[in-house]
Amino acid sequence: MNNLAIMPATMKSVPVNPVAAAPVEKILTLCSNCNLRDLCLPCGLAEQDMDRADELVYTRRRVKRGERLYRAGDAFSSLYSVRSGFFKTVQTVGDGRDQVIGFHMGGEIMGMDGIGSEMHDCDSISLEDSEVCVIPYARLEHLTQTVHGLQRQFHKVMSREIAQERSVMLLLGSMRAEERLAAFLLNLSQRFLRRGFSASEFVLRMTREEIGSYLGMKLETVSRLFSRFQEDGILEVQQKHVRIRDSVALEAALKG
Amino acid sequence: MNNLAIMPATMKSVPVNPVAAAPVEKILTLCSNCNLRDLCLPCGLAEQDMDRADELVYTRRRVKRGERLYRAGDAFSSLYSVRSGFFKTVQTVGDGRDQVIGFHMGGEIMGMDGIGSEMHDCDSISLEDSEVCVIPYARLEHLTQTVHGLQRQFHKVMSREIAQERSVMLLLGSMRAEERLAAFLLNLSQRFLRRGFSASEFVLRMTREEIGSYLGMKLETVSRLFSRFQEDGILEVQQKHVRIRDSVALEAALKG
DNA sequence: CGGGGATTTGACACATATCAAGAGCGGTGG
DNA sequence: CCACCGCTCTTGATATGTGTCAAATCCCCG
Repeated sequence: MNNLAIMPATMKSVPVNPVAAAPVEKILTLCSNCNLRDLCLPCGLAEQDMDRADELVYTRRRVKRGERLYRAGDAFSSLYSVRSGFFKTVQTVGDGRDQVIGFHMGGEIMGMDGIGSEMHDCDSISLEDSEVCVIPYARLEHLTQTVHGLQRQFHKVMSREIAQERSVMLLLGSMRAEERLAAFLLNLSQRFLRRGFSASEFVLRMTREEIGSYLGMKLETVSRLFSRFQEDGILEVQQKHVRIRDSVALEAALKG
Repeated sequence: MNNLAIMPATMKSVPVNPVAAAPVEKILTLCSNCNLRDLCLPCGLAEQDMDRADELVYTRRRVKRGERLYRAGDAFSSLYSVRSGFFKTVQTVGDGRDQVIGFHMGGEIMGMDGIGSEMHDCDSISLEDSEVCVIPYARLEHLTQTVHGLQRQFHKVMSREIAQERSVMLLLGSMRAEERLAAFLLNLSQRFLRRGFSASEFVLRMTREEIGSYLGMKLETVSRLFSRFQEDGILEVQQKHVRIRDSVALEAALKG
């Protein structure tokens, strides 16, 4: 993939007004032109709204594996949409205790937690070399004032984030370890599917420890469960490579 | 303790249809005139924006103890702000398994999970005779187009909901039962304080089972922990009445 | 090709769930 | 006004799922 993050020098002086942007450079960050547009913020916009949405993103940013996109305490100024790669977000509390609260792949928006307090309250760390679209929040606020469809879409994205986190609360509060892992794998599987990848065979970007942190269990428990699922013929696991052999049984495991 | 829920009798005759409301009645639903305005959606609005915000709410709705304000699957049309009383929201999954995912008191907004899917995905049930302000979402969307401060404020409210749920994920995923209950009580305490009630002495509106459901533990565990906190001189507990005798120790219990 | 983190697996400990019984409290009706 | 009924809460005994500690192996990255 082309390196979109390294902006040509000319871009540095891009005027706020998009109309003035040099066509050749600008086309690279057009939402209307992006293969993720139906998964991302502009999803479902009418054509004329989509054109306006092209004003959202002027820069992309590359984040090397292990690098932080932002960290807790950073001033909030932008949302980020995953353009390529894979991220985790980690919530930290005073004592050493911290927890993975989400994994994020193409088209998913990160940073919405920062709007309320005007600073980020978690770290976002890439799990592989990645690239994000930078969505300046001030610009988004401004655009949503006139682009009604975009406003509605943004509200939906935030609302879905709330609903998604509730389903994780449910998982953490009322499922056993085995059910949690099954739910996690099925969720990943569906997200890969929506992105045109195999739903039954994929590579985990995160470690057992990160999975455990997200699911509220220890890495040893995660490992044992992978082994058990494998013994039961539900999965084929080789390190980070996972193949779902019996998705019906996996769904049954989820239901307890 | 005074009971917020006892509203003047005149409130009972507020008509359902906003257009038909006589001015005398209308003044009763003005946000600018509400004692909860600094806790609720209009919090922090400039004066001229506050005047516009008065267009948000035309109706209130009374919800008797045990009644549902809305239920999972209902079409989404409005957000609700708690005017008086106390609610729980309950997420339900296919099998009988369900879980309390929040408790809501004066000034707090419910229903934001419904925007994304255009239907509610949890039940909202009042735990005592309550009243809510009905905020039609279409009206909110319309108003935020022109009232910039309100748009920003609404985004903040949604963002804080996300942040709040993350802190619950942290609680469920990485705290022991004792720490969870301590965190829960301290959170309640602070919310009561902000509303002008005592931070150290209050009446729980929910059962042990509901607390347990929210905190991801069984009611017996909740009960045992209350007893232990009492033995340790941290709390005084008599059924639903709780007095915090040693808030330092309670905070210490939270930190593990 | 070497080294260090990641993973697996086993033995054991412990926190919390489960099952069970009884007490307390509030609301209802006689 | 009192007695009863049902729900909530408390407490005990026991079961069990998951955590903890430890050691060996794997394998990826430099």
